[in-house]
Amino acid sequence: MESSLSYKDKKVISIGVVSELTGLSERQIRYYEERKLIFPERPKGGSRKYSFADVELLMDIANKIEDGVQTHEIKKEMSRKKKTEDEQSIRKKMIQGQINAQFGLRK
Amino acid sequence: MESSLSYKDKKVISIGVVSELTGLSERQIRYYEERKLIFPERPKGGSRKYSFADVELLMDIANKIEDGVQTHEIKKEMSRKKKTEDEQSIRKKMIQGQINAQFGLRK
DNA sequence: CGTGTAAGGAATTCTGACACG
DNA sequence: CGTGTAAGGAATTCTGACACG
Repeated sequence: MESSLSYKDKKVISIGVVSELTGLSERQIRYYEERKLIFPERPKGGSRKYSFADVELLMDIANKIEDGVQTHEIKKEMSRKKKTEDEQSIRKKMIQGQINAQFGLRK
Repeated sequence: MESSLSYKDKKVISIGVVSELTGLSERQIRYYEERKLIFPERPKGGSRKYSFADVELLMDIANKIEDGVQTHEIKKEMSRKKKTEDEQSIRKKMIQGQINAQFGLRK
């Protein structure tokens, strides 16, 4: 149940390629990081590394910006969504706990 | 049926990251390209870009080299495997053709 | 607020070559 | 054959700042 970090989540893409993939300028990409919307890895040397998931997220962000949504609002939306996901994750764990308690192996 | 080039096949990783991912030196990676075992993309600027599939292939190659197999042999193995895949692909297409001829929609 | 740009520096990558073997 | 390395150059990326608004 580790969902072993697939290729989609490996941070290996440099900003130049991300710029091509998303159509965003490097300036924009760095700015969204400054606003805490995106979190690239920073290996030795200081360069930024992004995942494909980051690229998708950046495209979502770009769409919202185009719709006039401010970075601050986008950040709030993101934390709302994350909260929902976390809660669902907890619910799933609790239900699984119940199942294990009722039907699981006992030593 | 286009199998739309997933993340695994997108050539977006630079040689430094590939080196870290595979444990191979950049020299080795470039040499295997010289021997036609691997084919990175070369965008403007001349830098090499690899996919996750390339990374996996490089690790296979590294294992064979360690076993004392020469690059020339590895290349032959690879073309043998590719040939088999191509033939299977053709067979599948032919069978599908038969199915379509017998049961497919006719105008 | 979000983005462009010029500035100077640091890190990355490239090629061709010499070396060992 | 496969790989290391020093060499010089070109392309990439980084940061902090000024600009517009």
